[in-house]
Amino acid sequence: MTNSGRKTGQPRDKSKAEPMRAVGLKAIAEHLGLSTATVSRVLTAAPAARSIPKVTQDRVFAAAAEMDYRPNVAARSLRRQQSMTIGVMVPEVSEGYATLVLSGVEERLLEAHYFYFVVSHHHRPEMIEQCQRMLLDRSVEGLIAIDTPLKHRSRVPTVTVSGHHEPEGVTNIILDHNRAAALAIEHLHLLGHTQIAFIKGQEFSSDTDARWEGIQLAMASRGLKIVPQLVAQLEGGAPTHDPGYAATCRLLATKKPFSALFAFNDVSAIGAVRAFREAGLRVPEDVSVVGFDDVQSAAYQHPALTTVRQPLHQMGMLAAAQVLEQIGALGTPPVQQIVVSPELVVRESTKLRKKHQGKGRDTIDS
Amino acid sequence: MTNSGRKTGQPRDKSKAEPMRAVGLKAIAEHLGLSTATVSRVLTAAPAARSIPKVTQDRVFAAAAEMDYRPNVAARSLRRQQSMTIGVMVPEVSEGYATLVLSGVEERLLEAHYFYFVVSHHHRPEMIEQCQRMLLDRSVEGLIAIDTPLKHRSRVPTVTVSGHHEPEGVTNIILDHNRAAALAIEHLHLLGHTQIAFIKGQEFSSDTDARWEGIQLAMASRGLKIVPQLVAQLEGGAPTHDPGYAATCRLLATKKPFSALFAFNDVSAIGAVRAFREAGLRVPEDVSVVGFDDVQSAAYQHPALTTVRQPLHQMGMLAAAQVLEQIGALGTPPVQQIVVSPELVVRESTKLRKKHQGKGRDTIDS
DNA sequence: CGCTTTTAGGCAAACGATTGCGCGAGACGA
DNA sequence: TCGTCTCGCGCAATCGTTTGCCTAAAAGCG
Repeated sequence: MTNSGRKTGQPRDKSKAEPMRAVGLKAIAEHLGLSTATVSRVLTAAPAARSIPKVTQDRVFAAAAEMDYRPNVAARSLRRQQSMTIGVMVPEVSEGYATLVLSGVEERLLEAHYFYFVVSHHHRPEMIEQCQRMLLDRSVEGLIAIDTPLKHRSRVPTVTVSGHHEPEGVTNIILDHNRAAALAIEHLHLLGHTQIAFIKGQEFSSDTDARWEGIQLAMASRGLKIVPQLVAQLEGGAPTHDPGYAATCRLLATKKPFSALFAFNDVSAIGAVRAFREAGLRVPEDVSVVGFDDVQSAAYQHPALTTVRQPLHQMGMLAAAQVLEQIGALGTPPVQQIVVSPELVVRESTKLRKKHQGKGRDTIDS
Repeated sequence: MTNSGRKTGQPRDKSKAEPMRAVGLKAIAEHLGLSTATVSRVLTAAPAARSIPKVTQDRVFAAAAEMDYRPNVAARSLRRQQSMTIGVMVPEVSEGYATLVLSGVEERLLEAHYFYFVVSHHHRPEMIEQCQRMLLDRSVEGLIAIDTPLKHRSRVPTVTVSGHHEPEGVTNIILDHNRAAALAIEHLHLLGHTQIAFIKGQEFSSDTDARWEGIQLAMASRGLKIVPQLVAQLEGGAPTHDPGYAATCRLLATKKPFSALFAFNDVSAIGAVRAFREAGLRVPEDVSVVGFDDVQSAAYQHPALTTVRQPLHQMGMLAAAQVLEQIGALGTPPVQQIVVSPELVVRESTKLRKKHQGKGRDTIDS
């Protein structure tokens, strides 16, 4: 009532009334009869605060709390030359791979009071270049690239998740693909499968080559042959089941017999299962299918998917931990590579090979 | 070869050699014999640049390009009092709902050269409070809350996606739940189903109530009764299929007959399908299942899931567009609500009800 | 020619926090 | 009593941009 200013068009927020700017160091300093320097030193626990008596410090803390002081990040960043932000590059923000890793990254970063920017490049090379630029322009202190091939390193610590052939100086968090392939192949082989088909990853996917090498090694070491016609590659960038479906159709079209399929990832494996079903083949009775990644829904497929689990969340955490390490410490020598282990998760989509014959191609109807 | 400096321990980046700080306005200004003021005005196309002749402007642009000038965001933010960043709150970064929305948000935001911080609160109320704090402390210019109940509004423009009972002043992007429910119920009813079971969302999920009301309305308007025993609620926070599986088991345990299930979302619907299968019931022959959201994998389930599609990506874009609008324009009055329309996607998990009897409970085998 | 504009751009004060340096006063040792 | 030290704190520069105000020359104009 005391204030008669109703001329202002916009009705003020009815809370207390805060016409003034946010409270800054200045405000606290004045309120306490101190200088901003002292207040700053106390609040940031600067070494120079040692010489400031406890009583004064308490007064400062009290005032800061009472006045609800919040430091201005822009000013702090400017002065300290650090943004407390790291940049994350992903192919796309969607279900699956990148997102799982991202959750690990987040968890670890927030602990350290770091925030992160996410940008997605949809596998377009010029975009990934641009993203790197944009993030640096935003003065991130570090970079995490998930399933993203980097051309050059940046001036900030960088770690890739599932990167391959990275420029030197960047740390790479990577799955042990040889072991992963060995696990899957061994599993199938022990079940009696010898004619195994494969779905390779898209060309742009960083894991594709490493995985394929692992497969070749594993097959060779068990004396199994890879039949060229039984190898299809995922095509198309969208992270949907379609490419897996299409690849499987191509596989079936070759008429080459096989009793098991090792897919590049769960998503394509699921597409494959559908293709088999539509071709009149039952999984796992006629053909066994092994996926990769162990995404949430793998366990809830019908049949539940046997798959090679990749500890994506953990990989994200490791990546974040690494950047933080490299940012924070002067001493930390950038590790070249951190290898994590896969784990075979046997569910329902794999089964002993039928004894009588291995073509798995006899039940086609309509 | 000309340079013999191999004493420095760390091999310099072999690019040109950049020992100095990043180039700033100052550097350009000196290089051109101008003042930083002029350079700034030209580069930012400030109104005052009108009086600067084209030749000078070109010199400035050329120099900036050549010297690879990148403005310092911290300094700019400090001065302009804007961060070009908006904050996004999500329950968690994982597959599904929030992520799909997020991708829409990203798309729209990047267009406007805005970046965003993501924080997840895992449905913990004190966390969501804290997240709001943290984001504001980071001086975001706007807030987007996805499936996140907000207690109070903030001092920045805020829009919620699937929020309900939001504090006034925040814009809400919401699905037309009445229509969504009507679509699903109508579909099932036309197929002859009258005994319909439901899985409600978790208590903390913002859509739960609105959806439920929509269901009640739709059922009533068709003269159908909701049987209390045929209503189960999702429990547990993890975004997995388990809660849906568990809820369905509870439903089955009541021994009340039903021929169709309308689940809260696809993820729980998939859990439900598994529960049915384990109970010896076939989907859709014995029981029809309708999901919600239309996540990627819905189409690749076996059977492919009939579901109510929510335009999540678009909702994200709308949310982003709204914040931007409210940030940028002085004139824009904050819209209260934007309603988007659901769409029924009929696939394989729903089917005409069996004629002879509707219990769907005769085929239980061990 | 004298006067008002426009042109062309510089000066310096913000923005808010951090930090090297300094300075007075009391404590303490010789 | 005279340094010397530590305590307790303030001064002021700095981070890099932006922007209100100013000046000085040139141009327009009657």
